[in-house]
Amino acid sequence: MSAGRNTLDDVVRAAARLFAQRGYHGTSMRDLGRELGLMGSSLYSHVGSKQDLLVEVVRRGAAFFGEVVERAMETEGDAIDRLRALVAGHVDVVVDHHDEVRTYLYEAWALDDEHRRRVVEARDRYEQAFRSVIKEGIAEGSIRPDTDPKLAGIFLLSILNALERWYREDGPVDRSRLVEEILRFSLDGIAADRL
Amino acid sequence: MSAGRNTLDDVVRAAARLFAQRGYHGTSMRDLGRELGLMGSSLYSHVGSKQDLLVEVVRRGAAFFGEVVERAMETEGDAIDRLRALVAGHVDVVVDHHDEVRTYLYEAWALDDEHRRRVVEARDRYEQAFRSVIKEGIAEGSIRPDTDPKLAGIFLLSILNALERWYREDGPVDRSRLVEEILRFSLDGIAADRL
DNA sequence: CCTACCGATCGGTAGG
DNA sequence: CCTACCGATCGGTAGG
Repeated sequence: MSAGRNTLDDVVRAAARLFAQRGYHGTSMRDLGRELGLMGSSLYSHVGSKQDLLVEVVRRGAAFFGEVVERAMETEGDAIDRLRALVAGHVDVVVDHHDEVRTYLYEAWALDDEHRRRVVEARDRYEQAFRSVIKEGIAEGSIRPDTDPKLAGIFLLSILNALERWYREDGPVDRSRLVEEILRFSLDGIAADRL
Repeated sequence: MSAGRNTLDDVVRAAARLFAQRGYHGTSMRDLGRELGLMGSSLYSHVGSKQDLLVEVVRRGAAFFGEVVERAMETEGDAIDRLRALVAGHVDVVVDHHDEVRTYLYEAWALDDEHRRRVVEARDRYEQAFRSVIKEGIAEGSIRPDTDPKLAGIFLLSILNALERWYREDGPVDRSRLVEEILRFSLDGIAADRL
């Protein structure tokens, strides 16, 4: 839509958009060319293959989440503060980089074995961060000692990853309220206090 | 793998398996034929088109969840009992009909407009069931009155829908414990009691 | 970034 | 359920 030639970054962003919308196998190089106003074959002056594009989009998605963990782990305070930083950071990434996140979450299976393996590793590390913060919380007494850190981590991550499917910032819930609602649900649950 | 000719049901089940594994656009009719031990073109004596297969797999997935709501709503007792029935029923469907569920959740976007519209409606009705049980719980005093039924319903459903991605029944957590862990997380949260 | 093209594969049909 | 095939589209290349 803008004037002049497309940069590699334009191509990768458009690929993220289409991969997120119709999936990797549902997107052809000619579709992507149309999106950028050029012939499908012209894309090969920017990129070596369609698979390379998927690799790069997924790499960007993974990198955003990697930064979330880094920043959250540096957060001063107790485990709940770090948990809040993880949740807030995750929400920011999902909202600000929706297409890369969606491709990272749902199209990584279309990668070759080696790249897919790396994605699985990155996800494990990410899950591990949630798990260790929960363990920290148990140790310091802010989280219930009978909590299963693995299950609790998966449940919280399930809520966070699903945001991409329904949350839109122009809706009735703003970002900071969303973060508090997720923390409230996960920390306190929805049951009335049982006396 | 079994002797004799394939039935329509065999074809639909194999389609569910491949659609779940590689996606609708990642599965060719020849792939599906290979899975069943016949030529891709022979599938057209069982089915009118590839799209028809997707429609049928998705329809089955939707039907399983429809039955969960029906049974749960007939459950005697209070709102928490009905919520437990929804969670247990959902877990059963995900475990027992994994491929149909996965296709229903992640490949329905590849349907034509009319069928996709119906899927969106079915999902809305399903979400609505969770929401009304939560409202019931608020009215009867078992669920905290400041709970947002819409958000809480989405959060719980996020946990349930994500099960398909990680839960395997041959792992360390059995079905009934999984149900109790999900209910515990959602109802009580993981925070230590704040005095 | 385009034109002109390649072999492979796609969903699907005709006829048996 | 198979053989033989159809036109369309796929990812990608050569040469400019």
